[in-house]
Amino acid sequence: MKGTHLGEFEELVLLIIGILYPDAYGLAVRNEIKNQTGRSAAIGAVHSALSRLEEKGFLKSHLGDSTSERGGRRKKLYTITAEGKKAVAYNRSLRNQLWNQIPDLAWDT
Amino acid sequence: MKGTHLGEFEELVLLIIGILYPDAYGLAVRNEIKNQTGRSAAIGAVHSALSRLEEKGFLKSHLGDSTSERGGRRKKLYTITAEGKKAVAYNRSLRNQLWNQIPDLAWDT
DNA sequence: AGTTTTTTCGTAAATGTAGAACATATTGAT
DNA sequence: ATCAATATGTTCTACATTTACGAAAAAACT
Repeated sequence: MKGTHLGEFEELVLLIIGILYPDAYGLAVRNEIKNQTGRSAAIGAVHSALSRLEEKGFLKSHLGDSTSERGGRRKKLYTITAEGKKAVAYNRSLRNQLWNQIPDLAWDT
Repeated sequence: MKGTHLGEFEELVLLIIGILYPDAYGLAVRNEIKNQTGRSAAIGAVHSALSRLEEKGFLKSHLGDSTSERGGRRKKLYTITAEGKKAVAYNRSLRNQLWNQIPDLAWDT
């Protein structure tokens, strides 16, 4: 299913990137996931999701300024593409649609 | 992450089970996925998701009547458990919450 | 050079995909 | 009645993709 669907974690990362705009990069994403959900994602997991999302065309990236005051490597900043927006919106509307078709009885088990 | 999260396909199957209540079983799930999303899932894919969801405690199953009118093996009917309901509801509210925090600018890329 | 910050890389486990093989029930022929 | 043929569903097996973890490498500052 390569590139055809948005995995569970990928979708979460995509939403977080939106929230963090325009300062979204690996570590910040990890921290925001922790803040928003309490979930402790490994940094490697975050970066592999970011890479896959970029490959799929849902994100694009550029390097941050090198003239900052702190030490350390340059940040790789991510933003959502039109494709990414479309994918997130589709998932959202599909789930709402499905949710609304579930009869109340289905929950009474 | 065993059992801790609901995969993308697993969540879809869980919602479909709700819609199909009380006649949800493997083949019906496959057909309904096709109807609702246009997605062609293999029957094996559906059953493996169902098994995992039952292992995780999100679904429970029982065998249908043997006195059916057509030939064929008995259906294994699935319903959502309280745990399953909780998981679906959590995912839904979390995503809405995240979605609402995304600034409009984030889409303007 | 030493320290800090961030990404890249390698490996393992969980989830997703696919369809053939197997099982079970009805139907129809003999 | 019994047996093959047919219809309906689930299990089994194999492999691809996604998720998880953390050590190592890279790049920027002092």
